[in-house]
Amino acid sequence: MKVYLTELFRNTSEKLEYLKGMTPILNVPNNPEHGDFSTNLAMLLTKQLKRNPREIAKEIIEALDVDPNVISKVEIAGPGFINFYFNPVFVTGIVNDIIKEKSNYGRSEKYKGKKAIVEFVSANPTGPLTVGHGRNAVFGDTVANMLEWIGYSVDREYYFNNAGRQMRVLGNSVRLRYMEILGEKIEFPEDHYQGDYIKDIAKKLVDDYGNALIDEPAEGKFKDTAEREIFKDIENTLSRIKINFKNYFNENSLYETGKISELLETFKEKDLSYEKDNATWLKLTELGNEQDKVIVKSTGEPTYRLPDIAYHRTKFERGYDLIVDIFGSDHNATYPDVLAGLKSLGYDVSKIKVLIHQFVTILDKGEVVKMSTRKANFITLDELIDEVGPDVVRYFFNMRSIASHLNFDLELAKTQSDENPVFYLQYAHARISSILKMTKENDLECSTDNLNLLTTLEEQNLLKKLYQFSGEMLYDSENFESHSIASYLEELAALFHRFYTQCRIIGTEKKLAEARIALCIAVQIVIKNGLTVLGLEAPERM
RNA sequence: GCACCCGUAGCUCAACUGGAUAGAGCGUUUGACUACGGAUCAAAAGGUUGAGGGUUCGAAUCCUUCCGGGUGUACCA
Repeated sequence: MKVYLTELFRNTSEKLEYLKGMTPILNVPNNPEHGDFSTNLAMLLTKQLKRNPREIAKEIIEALDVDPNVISKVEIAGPGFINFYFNPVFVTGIVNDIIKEKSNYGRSEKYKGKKAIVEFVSANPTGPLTVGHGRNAVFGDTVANMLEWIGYSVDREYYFNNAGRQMRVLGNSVRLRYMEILGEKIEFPEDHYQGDYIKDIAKKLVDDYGNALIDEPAEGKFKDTAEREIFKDIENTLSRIKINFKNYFNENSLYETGKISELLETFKEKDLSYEKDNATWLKLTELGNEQDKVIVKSTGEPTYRLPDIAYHRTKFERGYDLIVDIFGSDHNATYPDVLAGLKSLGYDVSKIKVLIHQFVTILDKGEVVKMSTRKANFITLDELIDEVGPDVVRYFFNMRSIASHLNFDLELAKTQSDENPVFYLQYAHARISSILKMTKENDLECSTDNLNLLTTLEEQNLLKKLYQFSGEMLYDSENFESHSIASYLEELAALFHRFYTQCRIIGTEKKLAEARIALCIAVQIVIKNGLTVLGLEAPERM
């Protein structure tokens, strides 16, 4: 529908000089009395033309070459909106398209041939994933799905650091628990990892090696085993919510392959860095930033900026057209330095999209639960999945805009999991499966020969909603707004349930019944495609 | 102090990116099948969009000043 209108306006711009180069903004009005599509074009032109908007609207409408088989009515409303009403018979045509394309319906090839990388989760292996990581994980994976849906070839990447202080502390935490199990008296420092999973890893080491590791340093077997076990755990958790990474990128490899020293060298050559107080500084003030930042400390150790810049440099070197980073809001101060560094090297940083999501606040009985991996008072993502199931977890994190803080009430999640909107969507899908089974038993087939019989309000509303799917998916994907897909599907499901209570299939005239079956199938396909992008199951029965 | 995000119905959140009467779910109240799945549908109540000022045909949305919450603000990652 929208495509038709855009085309219509383009053709009209020949007649009206002032329409040249204008692409009208076409909206679906909130109020159905305002038509199926609406544009504010005339109002935007008032200033330029210094004329009454309604007068301009009138002139535009007269110039439009409208096909009555497509559009049944065009009118001027309010201060100067132009409203379009589509011909009900034309609207039914969407069912054909959907049934023809099935699981490909709504895809776009706009970005075909382009390569994208989405980096997300990227939690260091110091403990199990928490509910907080869940939002990052689910959102990142959904973004990747959306990009694939509009044509990108997408790599999912997990960046981690298994060196540094955190990991030494982790190794030592395991070592101490190991000694403890062997009967040594130990002091367990407060800043060490308190979680029970540390004890489990220590126990495994006792089982496998007995007391042979007593003289082993914390950073040897202890750290290595902890890292391996924790990663196994993380991968396992992620796969439960259908997340699988193509790459795990180890920060350490940047040192091993010489990327770090290479980068330092480049900064030096290009005169982008300097030495001061024994440290190496990056000249960011020259790029308009507030202050220069240290990239190598006086101790000779790099700060996080250097490997981060080197890492992102590899993304450019690997030839990605779109580079997406999913971070929690605690990173909001760090990435600008990294971008500035890359920009100074001449990379096109507009290819990088940094998506910052706000934190998840966990509420238990109305109280905010402060979580920390070290203190082990967190709720793991695994526990949450156990409690409510993978689909509810995925849906919950996709329901909200990432810009807003998310309150997660544990009690509510547990007790009301049956009321979660995800079931509403899945129920619509399952219900259609059931209807199709039942109609088959009544010797009714799907037929698209008489779609023009679909004229009731409920049918027309449903059809128009189906028309919006492709555009919705493209827009949401380009703008990384997975929550809008969720809203769209909820609205579609609601329109379907309404249709279903008003319009019977079995017992009505055969031609109409078979057209309605076609409509049901179309709705089912669209729901399934939407659920698939969100990473959810589309069940045949519940 | 400074930077970024947020403040919308009792609660959790939307709002087509500046559009027409600000919408959903939960909760509350009231209805609907001898029915293809009641995990459904229909209806009611619920709002000074944190507050003030500005920009314009038009503001929850943009600008500005406050108020409140979150996250940062290192030669930690």
